[in-house]
Amino acid sequence: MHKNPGEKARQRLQMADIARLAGVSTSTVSRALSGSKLVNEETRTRILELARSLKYSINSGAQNLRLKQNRTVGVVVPYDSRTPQHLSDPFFLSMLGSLADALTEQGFDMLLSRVDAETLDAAAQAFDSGRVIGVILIGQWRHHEQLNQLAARHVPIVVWGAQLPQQLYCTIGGDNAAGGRLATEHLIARGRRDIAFFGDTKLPEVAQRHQGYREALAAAGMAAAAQLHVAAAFLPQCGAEAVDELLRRGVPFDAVFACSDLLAMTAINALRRHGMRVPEDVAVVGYDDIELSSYFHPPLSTVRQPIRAAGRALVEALLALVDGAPAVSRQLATELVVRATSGAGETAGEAAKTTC
Amino acid sequence: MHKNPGEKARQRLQMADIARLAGVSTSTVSRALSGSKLVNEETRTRILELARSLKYSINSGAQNLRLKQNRTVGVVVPYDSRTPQHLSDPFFLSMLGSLADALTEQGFDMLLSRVDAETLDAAAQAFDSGRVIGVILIGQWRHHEQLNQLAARHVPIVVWGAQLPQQLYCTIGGDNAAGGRLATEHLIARGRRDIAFFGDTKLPEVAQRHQGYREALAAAGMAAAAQLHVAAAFLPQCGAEAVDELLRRGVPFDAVFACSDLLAMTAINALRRHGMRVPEDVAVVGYDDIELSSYFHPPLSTVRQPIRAAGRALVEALLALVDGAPAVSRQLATELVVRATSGAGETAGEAAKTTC
DNA sequence: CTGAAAGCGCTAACAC
DNA sequence: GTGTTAGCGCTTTCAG
Repeated sequence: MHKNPGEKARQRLQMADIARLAGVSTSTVSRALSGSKLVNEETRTRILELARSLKYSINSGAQNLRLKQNRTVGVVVPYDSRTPQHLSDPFFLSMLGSLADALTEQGFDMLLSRVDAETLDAAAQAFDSGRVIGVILIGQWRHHEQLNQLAARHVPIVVWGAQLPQQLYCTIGGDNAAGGRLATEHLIARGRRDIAFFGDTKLPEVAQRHQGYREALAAAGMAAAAQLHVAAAFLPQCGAEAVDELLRRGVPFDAVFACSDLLAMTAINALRRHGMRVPEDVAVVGYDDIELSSYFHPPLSTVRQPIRAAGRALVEALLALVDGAPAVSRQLATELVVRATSGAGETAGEAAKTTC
Repeated sequence: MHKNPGEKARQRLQMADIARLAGVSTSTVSRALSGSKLVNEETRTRILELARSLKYSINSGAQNLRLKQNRTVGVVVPYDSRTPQHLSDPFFLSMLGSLADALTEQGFDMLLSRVDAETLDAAAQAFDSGRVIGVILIGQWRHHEQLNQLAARHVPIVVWGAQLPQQLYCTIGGDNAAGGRLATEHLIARGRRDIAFFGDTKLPEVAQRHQGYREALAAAGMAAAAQLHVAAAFLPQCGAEAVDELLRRGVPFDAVFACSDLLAMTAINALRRHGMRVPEDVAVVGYDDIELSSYFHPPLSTVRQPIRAAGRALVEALLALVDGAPAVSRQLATELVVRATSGAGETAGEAAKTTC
């Protein structure tokens, strides 16, 4: 089985065939196909016709080799080999969709690979071997150093994540500090005082959200109690465990700011199981605004990350890098979406107007 | 801007450079890198060392051209140009993740493209131009004819969808009839009599689920009332609209079988808004078992599609096709997951045991 | 306007 | 063991 996978067994049509059939040389076919005006109008249409009817398509491998060009971008989603999770995080998956759309818009192909987060070097492999002109990496995690090394090697790479000091690579990310501030200010405005924070600050993005959280508390003359911080990972069930942990500690709390919507949802379920009402007893705000947040019950208040814009910004930044421009990082504005889990706010999911 | 995107501006390392540095010919380097035993042990390690330290990686474009091989598979997610929806359906997105994992496992790269569903021919373009050895298409929709034409042209293609009569192409799909039967039998067993069906039977997969639905009803001595069928599309808000439609018709109903989890969730929200309790007044069963279904409140009863297995099966089928094997379609077993929206059943989302 | 010829980076006979 | 040579399918001078 798969003795020689990928062998081009069937004899494929190539330019020489078209040339023979049209009674011209391959040069002429090449010119005709590339729309050169150096070829007779009549000859060109004849060749074009022939090629179309035979569904001939230029071999892009050969073309790229000859032209030293390439219109493929690598997209890498690292995975953690210790927590053998598959690619399933809804936010990352949406980002993938957004990137696919943005790249298609720009006429680029997308080569998707999963890479062990411990050996991010592998992400550069597609670049080193000339398959892609650069790499977009979704998920910075804690690999700042490795990413810096890639950038130092001049691998064109753009990362979705937080902007860090001494960073050589280019990042595009949501404004995490502002996001954290927004969520916390909102909860404070709703009269909450003991706001728990769910998220692992070892991750740069979470650390910045936590900073925004602290700033908002400070501005309201409150301090961030360490007791109210649970270092929940980005795995769904961790929301429930974080709630258990909080209860175990016996700290009173009347609100939760969770660093992902999934975390928020599982936390809410856990709270309910413990007999607490959301938002009456505990207000909850999530992060990301994944599509399902508006369908959750009660609809989830959350900080929206601009996924659509993110895809476009990532692609734009990468193309600039490839063009030789310096790596300029950007933060995209985040936005608070107030729904039901944080108190008042609209209850019905905002429906689009497309007909069913 | 982007004057020449994808131009290999920087002079890249190539085999000749390694050869010169190692004081041998390119043939020797080529042999060393491919692990040929025709090269001196000592020379080989020297070359390997050199290549590694310089992060040299064989140009796979040139290699593929020369070897007439290729280890890239195209994955196509069609979009409907009339409903300008972006790639966001959670089920398709998960499938993408599953495919990425399966392909990575097999050592294949994945080239992702979005294609207008009206011109599926474009899906073959990556094949015709030799970029991919075959195509996996997620979402059969109503393009049976176009798919048959592709298969007739001998484009190696595997489609996620329903098996249809007179089908030339290979499909892998869930057992939709069984899925429909499972859901409906379950609702009947729960004592429901007026079971609404939400889904557009113009789509083959939905049609088969509807057939299973009718079979289950018939087996219980009941008939499928046309009044209870709403042709809801696979857009989230359609669940709510379907409920409205049902109410407008004034048909009594005590259960809903929705053809996607998203549909089920938005339907449940709509039912609640109309003052109906789920599952007390109306039991609901969804389809797909996307991850969030277990976090929904109440946790959603649904028919699970085996995503993990699906990815592997699609890849396996494609590789077989490429190897010249005949296209043999498969149906994957579906499974009823009873949670809370259909009556009794566990309430807590089944938690994994990974630590947070 | 068109064709012949060289060569993109690599591999595989075929020599030595 | 290793180097020389001839292409893989295409584009592009350079001649006509």
